Parts: sequence; C-alpha cells; structure tokens
Amino acid sequence: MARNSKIEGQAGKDRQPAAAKRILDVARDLFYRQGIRAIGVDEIVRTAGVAKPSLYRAFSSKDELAASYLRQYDREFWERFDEAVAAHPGDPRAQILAFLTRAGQRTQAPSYRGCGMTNAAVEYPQADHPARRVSEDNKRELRRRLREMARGMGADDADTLGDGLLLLIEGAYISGQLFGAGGPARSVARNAELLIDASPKAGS
Amino acid sequence: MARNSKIEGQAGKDRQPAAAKRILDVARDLFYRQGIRAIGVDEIVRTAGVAKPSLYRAFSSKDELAASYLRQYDREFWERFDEAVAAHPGDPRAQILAFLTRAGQRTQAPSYRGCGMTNAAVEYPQADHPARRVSEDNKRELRRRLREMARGMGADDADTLGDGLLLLIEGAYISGQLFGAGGPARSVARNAELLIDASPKAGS
DNA sequence: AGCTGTATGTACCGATCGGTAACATTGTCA
DNA sequence: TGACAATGTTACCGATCGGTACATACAGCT
Repeated sequence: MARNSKIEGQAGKDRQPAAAKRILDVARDLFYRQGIRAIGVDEIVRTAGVAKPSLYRAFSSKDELAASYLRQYDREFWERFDEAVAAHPGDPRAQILAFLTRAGQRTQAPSYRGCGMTNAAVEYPQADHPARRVSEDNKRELRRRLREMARGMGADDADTLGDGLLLLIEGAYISGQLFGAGGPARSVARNAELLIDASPKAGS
Repeated sequence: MARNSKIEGQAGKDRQPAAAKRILDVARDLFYRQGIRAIGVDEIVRTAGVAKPSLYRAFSSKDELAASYLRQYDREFWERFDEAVAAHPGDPRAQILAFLTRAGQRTQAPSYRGCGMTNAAVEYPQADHPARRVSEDNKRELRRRLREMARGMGADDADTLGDGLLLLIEGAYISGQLFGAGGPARSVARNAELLIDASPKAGS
C-alpha cells in the first residue's frame, strides 16, 4: 500500500522490485534461525506474502537465494569486524579483542544461532554449492586478516596465533548455539587475550 | 552370500538382527559424510541393500535412526578421549594435549567432515530433536570433563581454561571441514598448549 | 482513451519425502 | 516336520520438495 518510492532514488529506475527485498528479508530470517535445508521455498513465499514465481524471477534457484542471503551476511559480518578495527587504529590486539567481546556478547542472546556461513558450510559439504562458496571465501579472508593482525602484534609465529584466534572464534560460534547463554562462548575474549599474551613475541 | 555366523557368539542369541546393523553402518557413513537432512531413507536402504520395512522394524523413525548413529558416535568419541587419558595417568595437561594432537591429525584427512554431533546440532536447532539431544548431552559432558581437567592442572580459573579448550576443540572440528588439509585445525594442539601454559596457576 | 512493459498472482508439474499395509520367502532350531 | 523369527517384495499413502506455464493487474506514456 502507498507508494514506497519516497526514498531510494528520485530517478525512475527503482532497482530491485519490492517482492525481491521482502523475499530476501524473510529468507534471511528463516534460513538463519532454522537452517537452509529445513526451510522450503513455499514457506518463504508464504511468510513473505508473495507468489512463488516472484521468488524465481529474482533468484534463479533456492540455492542462489541461499547464496544471496549469505552474501548479505558476509557484508554485515565485515561491517562489524571493521567497526572493531576502526575503534582501535594501529592496535590489532585491541581490535580483535573488541571484536571478540562483542561477538561473545552476541552469543549469549536467546536468538543466537551461530554464524550463518559456518552453519551453511556444515549443511552443504559439497565444494561446488553456491552457498558454500560464499562461506569458504569469507572464512579464507577471515583467516588472512587474523594472521595479518597477529603479525601486527609482533608474534613470532603469526600464522599459528592467527589460526588459534580463528579456532576460538569458530568455537564460539558453534558452542554459542550448542550451549546458549552461560556457555563457553562467553569467555572467548578472555581466552583470546590469554592466547595472544602467551604467544612468543620478537621483542621479548 | 555364504554364512556370516562364523564369529559373533555361539549361543543362539544373536542380538540385533543383521539388517539393522547394515542399516546403521550405512546410515553412519552417509549421515556423517553428507549430513542427516541431505540423506533420505530410500537412499539408505538402497545402499544397504535391504528393504525399507527392515529399517522401520529396527528404528521407529528416521530421527531415531539418526539418534542411534549419534549414540554410536558418542561411544567412539569417548573411547578416543579415554584412550588419551589412559596414556598419561595423573597428567591432565598431557592427556588433553595427546587427545588434541590426534584430533588435529584427523582433521587433515581428506574424508574429514567434522564432529558428527556438532554437525547434527547445526542441522537440528530445535531442542527436542532426538539427534540434538544426544549431541547436547555429549557436549555438556565434554565441557564438564575439560573443566575438571583444567582444575587438575591447577588453573586458578579452571572454568575459563576448560571452556577455552572446548572453544579450540569445536573450532578445530569446524575449520577442519571448512579448510581441509592445511587449515587452522592443524595447530589446535599447539594453541591449546600455549593457552594452558598462559593460564594463571595457584602455585606460581 | 489505448498501448506497452513490468510486476505480481493462480494453478499446476513430476519427483521425492518419511512412513506403512499386506503378504511372500527364507533360514534356524526343536 | 513344524514353528518361529527375520527379511524381502510390492504397492501404496499424503505431504512436501523445487520449479514453471500462463493469466492478470497496473503503472507511465502518447
């Protein structure tokens, strides 16, 4: 109802029809909370209040819709990550601890269901699945960034420290959804701190 | 073909009919490699070379078959765990490092697909699902044992150290299947060692 | 008004899902 | 030989799966 073109470009070109956005919003919510395989396209279109062909006009397949969901998830992930980085310029130790403090807090929320990309990779072990591709790319980049930050911290074996931080992060994502509030994910920042300070540095 | 009763008990009582074992063996393999939701009961009975009613005579539902698979997985998990414990009596630090060294090696195998119980928990977020119940029980007990071992190591904050080890373990399971050989899981034992030695102890 | 293009909806497809009923066959032991 | 337990065979169920051909609504433009 009503025209929704008040924002988003005065030019006639309103890219991305309304239905597509509704579908992606709903898919994101259902996929994250219940899993991609657990949700059928019928449930998505029913919840979004749109017709099924609207889904297939905007997305070539359910797998592609899942990949789109994860691409959005990926963007938001890096926003959170870069926010923590920007808060502590030139101090990678403080950067990663800020990120992990926030991440650890999020794992305690009742609605927490882990990392959407990690979960998707578990649901789709096949290397060529569109959803898994997005997840793998994200994790590879995260690993690269963490190793880079470990280098910035002056660690002798930066790759090992960076990988250790990645293990803690993935562990937090998983045990957050396994244990809920009060689970081990709560202490991810503290353990990362211990691990960082325990890693041999050149200047010591 | 041929009689397969040469081993396995001379007494008349051959508990658990042959078909049930075949089904569970096949289900274990397929569920672990491809995921529970990804495998249909038809594929299981076809691969096992049995008739579908044989599955439902031995297991009340697919969910119960999945739970049975995980109960077996759970037993084998604790066998591996207790083996590492038994190898270093009275030395919890060596115990957990032995376990993690082995676990880290397993994550590098091409067929590695993570922890079956962790994966099942991701596939079934609903708390009342039979498969998830088995997984949650296993993880809770693992957490308890790790905290207990951390206490045995003399850590001031044994709960935090135990939880840190759990995060590393879960992280290794997940990144093992995400990155394959050469991934961060390779360094899980080394990082656990650093974390343990970094944790404040009463006697120091 | 009339045309045109875009966005959306109705109704349907074959395949597969988990699960079952009824009955035939086999092998083992007494 | 007869009885019994285990397994196989066949055929089926309703529900849901991902996906599509086709009709309709509605805007802007002339």
